[in-house]
Amino acid sequence: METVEHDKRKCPTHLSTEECSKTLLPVKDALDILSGKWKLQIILSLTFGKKRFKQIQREIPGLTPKMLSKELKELEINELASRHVYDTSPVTVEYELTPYGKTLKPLIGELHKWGTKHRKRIIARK
Amino acid sequence: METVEHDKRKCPTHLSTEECSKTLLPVKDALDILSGKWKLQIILSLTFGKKRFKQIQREIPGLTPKMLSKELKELEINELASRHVYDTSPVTVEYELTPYGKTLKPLIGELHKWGTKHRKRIIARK
DNA sequence: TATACCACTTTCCTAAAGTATACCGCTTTC
DNA sequence: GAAAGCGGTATACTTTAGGAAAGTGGTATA
Repeated sequence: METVEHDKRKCPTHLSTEECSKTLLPVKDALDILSGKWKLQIILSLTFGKKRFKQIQREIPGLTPKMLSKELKELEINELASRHVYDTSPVTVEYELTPYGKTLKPLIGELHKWGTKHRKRIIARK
Repeated sequence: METVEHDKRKCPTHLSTEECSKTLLPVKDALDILSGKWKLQIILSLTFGKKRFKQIQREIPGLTPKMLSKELKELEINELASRHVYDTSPVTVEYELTPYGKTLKPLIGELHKWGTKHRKRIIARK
């Protein structure tokens, strides 16, 4: 088939589709964890220590229990946060960042660094 | 009101709501630019040089012209990519990353770094 | 006995993101 | 003169993210 030569002529990229997705997959994995409206706020809240469910909710305005519950489960599945249940009168539940969760800090730092410059730029242009 | 003392007892966080959103806003700005299904793939595609519309579309499987058009416009608005129209027979249009767009590289690098470790971890756990 | 707190879950809903398909005007190639 | 490539737009649809409100089971408090 001539489509093969054709593609070679029209797509002079040195990245094959496989190489490209190989580069992108980890980036997507990282974004899956950080994107969304609440995940980062929750992670940030937990960087300051153990927190209880209602305590996190109180700290983040607008966060509903449904969302908090969902996000915490995802953080748990990804082993970024851990859940500790204490056998008290009505159960006490505490959440905390795992050591692994703390490895996100440099990444969040980069996001913050770039975001800050970008924000300045946007404001300056207006 | 006693609710004030109450809140003080229950929320011993040293971050006020304003401080917190001050930290988060730039991070959100950065994520706005990077999250979504196609933005990063397009940026990555452009890190290897100028590209034409159809060329980008061919390189990224599943990307529809509507989405590509929308995303490129957003990249342009944010001054991360530039559009060059050449006055040829049927117009030729080229897109390229601006120098500013290239400042995203370290950030994407961090995403990639963390994402790679995370991916290994997930696979190891399964 | 009524009210309130804790840690959630359930149901229903809307808005935004993304997909599918067709089309436009223009030009070169078959 | 039909088909195909270019750089898109238009329309209609589905899917996903997220929100609002109520409820659950247990306990403690007034």
